[in-house]
Formats: sequence, C-alpha cells, structure tokens
Amino acid sequence: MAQYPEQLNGIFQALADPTRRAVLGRLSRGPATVSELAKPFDMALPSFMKHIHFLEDSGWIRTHKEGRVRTCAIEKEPFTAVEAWLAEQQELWESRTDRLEQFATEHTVTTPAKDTPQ
Amino acid sequence: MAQYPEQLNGIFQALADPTRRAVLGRLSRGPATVSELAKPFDMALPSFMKHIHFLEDSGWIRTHKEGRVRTCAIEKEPFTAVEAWLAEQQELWESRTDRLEQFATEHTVTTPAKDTPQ
DNA sequence: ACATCAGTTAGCTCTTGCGCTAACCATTGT
DNA sequence: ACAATGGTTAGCGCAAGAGCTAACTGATGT
Repeated sequence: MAQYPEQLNGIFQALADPTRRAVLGRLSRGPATVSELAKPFDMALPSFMKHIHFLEDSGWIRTHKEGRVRTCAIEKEPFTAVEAWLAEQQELWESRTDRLEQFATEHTVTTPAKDTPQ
Repeated sequence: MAQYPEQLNGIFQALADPTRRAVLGRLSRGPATVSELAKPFDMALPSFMKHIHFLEDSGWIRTHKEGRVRTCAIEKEPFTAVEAWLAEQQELWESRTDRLEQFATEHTVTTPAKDTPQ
C-alpha cells in the first residue's frame, strides 16, 4: 500500500512545475503527441522535451514512438500514490483531533457552560 | 476555488523532499519545537532549519517563537489545495471516459451486436 | 531525390536546492 | 555571573533544474 518514498520525490517534484502540471491537465483529456503538447508553450522544443522526460521518468506519463511521432498518455498510478499519501496524513490528523476531542470532553465535565467565551 | 498556480509550485516542491514529508508527518500528530523535530534526522541544525523555512514559506506550517524556542504547527490549506488539484484532474479524466463511453454507445446503435469483435 | 516535419543530441548558461562549518545571539537554568 | 540550551546568520560547495542555441537523425510528403 505505502510505496517506496523515493518515488514520491519524483512524483511531487514533477508537480512543482506549472508547465508539467499543464501537460498533465491536457493529457487527462486524452493522449497527445509531443508537438501538440508543446504548441501552447512559448518554449524551445528541447526545453519542453525535458519536461516530457521528467514526467516519464517520474511515472506520470507513458510514451511511445511510432514513425517520427511520439505519443504521450497519462498514467494513473502516481495519482493514487499522491492520494495515498494524503490519506495517510489525514489519518494522523484525525487520530490527533480524536485525542483533542477526548481531552476536550474530559474537561467539559468540569466546565460550567460549553458556549461561554473568554 | 482554484488558487494561484504559483502557490502550487511551492506546495508540491515542499513535498518533493523526504525530510519535509517526514516533518509534516510528525506535525500531523500535533505541534512540536524545532529541536524535537530535528532530533530524528542526521543533519546539521542550519540545514534542517532550511526545511522548516521552506515549509513555512510554502504555507505548510506556521511557527512562532516564545523565548528561545520555536514551535511549529501544521496548516491545512495546502492540503486542501492539493486535493483540489487532484479533483480537478479527476474531473477531466472522468469527462474523458464519459466521451469514450458516449462514443462507444453511439457506435453500438449502428453495429449489429454489441459484443461482436472486429 | 529533396524538402519538410518531428524529435533528438550536445553543450552552454544561470539559478536554486540541499548539505556543511564556524561563529554568533539570546534566553534559561545554576 | 556563567554555562548551557535553542536557534540564527553568514558563507561555502556541489548537484540538479530549467531555459537557450546549433546542429543532427530519421520518417513523411511531393
């Protein structure tokens, strides 16, 4: 369930760049070729390709070349990895507020009113 | 609902480092001082402090100093920001599979049987 | 055959990230 | 008053990130 933490490094790092997030946004709608993906960005192709490679290396996309054209498609695993990490934190947080609530109710017994300020 | 994308840069970048993720994990259980947080890590204090600052600058934590001791507490906003981004992608993905299903059913009308291959 | 189109390779900048040490406050405890 | 504790500041080094240009390969269209 929990995966190798080093993979999370790349997964999150990939999301830290707006160009890459935009590419993922585009690919969520369906596969596309590199030049289709690159068109909206005011950036030299080699620079853009680095982002593509980063996304591929970090597992966010899968690509394959047919003839001279490379097609990219999004991958769902990193998605679920992020959700898993989020859920993990949520859990810790929950168990903490549980403890706080427990603490609070324990004290409610001794306090006169529950809506009194100050 | 959608927030300034530049903020997401820092938010995700912060998660790209295992030390910082661990700190957040610890803080999910409740507030802690810098030296408490630093203890588990084999790292010079100034190096560790950079992570603390990064987390603070990116909005993941809030800190305040009392006397000579600085206490850190986790912040929930970045959390929901990440969830929002995730949900946004999910939506695109969904509407895509909707379109695919629609495409499939449109063709089911004109095809003789719905389970026929080729 | 040739030109064009899609991507690739190589190599260069500049900035940022992430670690370190050494020296320095400033509060707290004796 | 002094020592110890908890952070902070300054500055250094190395690796990686993010962009560029120039030149090249290899498939496709005419």
